[in-house]
Amino acid sequence: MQVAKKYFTEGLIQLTILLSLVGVRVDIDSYLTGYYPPLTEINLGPSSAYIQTPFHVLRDTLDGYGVHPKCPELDYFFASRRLLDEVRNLGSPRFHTQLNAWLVHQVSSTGPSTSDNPDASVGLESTDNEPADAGEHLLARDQEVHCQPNSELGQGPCGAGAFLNEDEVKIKEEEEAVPLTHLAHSSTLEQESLLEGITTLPEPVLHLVPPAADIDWNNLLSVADLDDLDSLVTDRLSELDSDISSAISQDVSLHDAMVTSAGAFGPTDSQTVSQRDRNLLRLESTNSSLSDSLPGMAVGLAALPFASVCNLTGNLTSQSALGSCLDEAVFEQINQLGLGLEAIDNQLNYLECLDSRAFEDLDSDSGLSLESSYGCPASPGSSEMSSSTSSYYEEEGGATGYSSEVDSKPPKGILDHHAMWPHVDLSESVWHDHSYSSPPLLSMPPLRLPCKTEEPEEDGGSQLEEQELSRDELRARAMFIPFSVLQIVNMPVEEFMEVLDSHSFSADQVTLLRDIRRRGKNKLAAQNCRKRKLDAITGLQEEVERLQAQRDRLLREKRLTAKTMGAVAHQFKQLTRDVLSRVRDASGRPLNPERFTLQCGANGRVVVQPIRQPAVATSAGKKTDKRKKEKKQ
DNA sequence: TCTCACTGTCATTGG
DNA sequence: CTCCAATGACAGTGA
Repeated sequence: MQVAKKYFTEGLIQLTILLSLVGVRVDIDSYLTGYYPPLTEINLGPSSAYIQTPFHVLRDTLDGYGVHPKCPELDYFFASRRLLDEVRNLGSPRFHTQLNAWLVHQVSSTGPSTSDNPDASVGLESTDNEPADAGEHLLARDQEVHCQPNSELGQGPCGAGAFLNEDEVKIKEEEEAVPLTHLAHSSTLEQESLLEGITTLPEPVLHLVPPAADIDWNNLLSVADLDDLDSLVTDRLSELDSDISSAISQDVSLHDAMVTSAGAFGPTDSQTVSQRDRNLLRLESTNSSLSDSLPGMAVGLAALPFASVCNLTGNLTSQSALGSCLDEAVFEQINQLGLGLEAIDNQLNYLECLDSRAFEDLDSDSGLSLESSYGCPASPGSSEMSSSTSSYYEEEGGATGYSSEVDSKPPKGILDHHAMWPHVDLSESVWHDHSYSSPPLLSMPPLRLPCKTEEPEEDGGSQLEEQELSRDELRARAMFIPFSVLQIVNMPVEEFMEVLDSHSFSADQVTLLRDIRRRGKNKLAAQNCRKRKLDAITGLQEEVERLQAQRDRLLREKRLTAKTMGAVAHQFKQLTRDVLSRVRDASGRPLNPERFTLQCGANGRVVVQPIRQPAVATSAGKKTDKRKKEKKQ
């Protein structure tokens, strides 16, 4: 199967390359539509509720249910789909799609890649320096390249974002392209890490790029297998001379918009774009945090910087591999953003400068307050929240209002305490995490109370945990309950009662514990109930289809039987006429076939019988009359 | 802005 | 009476 898929993929790639060489657009899906999240989301994301709880794990494995779509068993499936979409995206006669094809080819030869593959980090590390060197070639002219091989860059999924944070502070007027190079490199690195087989990439794509910013396109496109695209790309550039905003305002995917704009400015627009790029770069550094949290801004703030980044990428590398890797890697950053909230914290200042509405949107998101804005006095939302007596208990909408006493009457300490959780609520706002804690919380220490001295740049592991805190988890921590939600929910009743008795909890704490347990149990029950309902619906639909098929089959049989019966009756009638024509009555005349018929007896004898008149008469008198008439005849 | 799917939560019921 | 599972209903959220 693996070999077959490999050859099939290679065949698709070759066919797609041929089609794109002649300018045939095979199939371009929307990037977001065709994008499948990295597998880490399956395990770490908020949408993995079905596999977070032991309940579903046991149910899916013990009760014979099929594998849930979000289960890790489908990792390979998603990877395959991802590769297939890569192939689909090759259809555009764009330069970088050729490289995509090449990358997919490499992947296909090395097996499916998953984002959580440990080799991905290796790929990051191994390729960390190589593109930086290429960037030096690209930008060596009067530009200070500070491509320090930052170890942090390749450590986390959001390494690119963190890297940008550091860079945007260092941006100088004459160094505008440098951070973009970093971005391109980081994106490339991430792309490479995702595609896993990047370590085997041959050199020409990056190393054939001339060191000057005004790259000769012919030289760039002198890659052996891309010569034919030379004229095609130049034509494409002239065609795509449109404004970036139009590319976004139109109904195109971000992917296409980026590429379009990348070609729009061309290599000669670097000067005019440079000033805008600087701003857009800052936007880009923050959009990764906004794109998930601010749906409304996803297009306005996210698409624009992406496109601009691709512009410079196209300017500097002439839509080389960096451009192809960048667009996808940026989206990877978006999806993996939640894994690195330090970037959010570092960029909150930019956020509040960009648009105060962003905070309002965030505040309304998920019904959770944006405690992160507490750390930003300049934010109007933060000032309101900090000045008012509102707590996240009051502001969190969640589902229906809570009847919990804790919600309506939080202890005094909580009001001060919840301000210690700036990132947590932001992450919930970003992810709309209705779920309870994920498996890592199972092994979480019972109580790890926060302290106000915690800095945003704490280790990513604790932030990961904090991101996945549910509201009940927050309440439990706020009430100093030394148990996680999962522990509270999953412990036996006896143990739970013992805990209530032995820990001398206050009334509020006991109420909260019982509420948490009740909600957790009910949440699982609701999930189970919905699953059963869906199964029932599916079963009924299948039964309906089965019965419809059976009905159709029976109707066909009925029609066939009727047809056969008609044919047999016709043959019998002809045979009867033939026989009767040969039979003579007492007077020597042939029998009338309309009045007589043949009757086959059980013993094989054939008897000539007069036909009974159809009116199997209701009255005996009529019968007798007819019989008399027949006798007369 | 509306619709829809998903999800969490509450209230209720029955075992 | 309490606990628990199941389920309908409701509301929030994001696509």
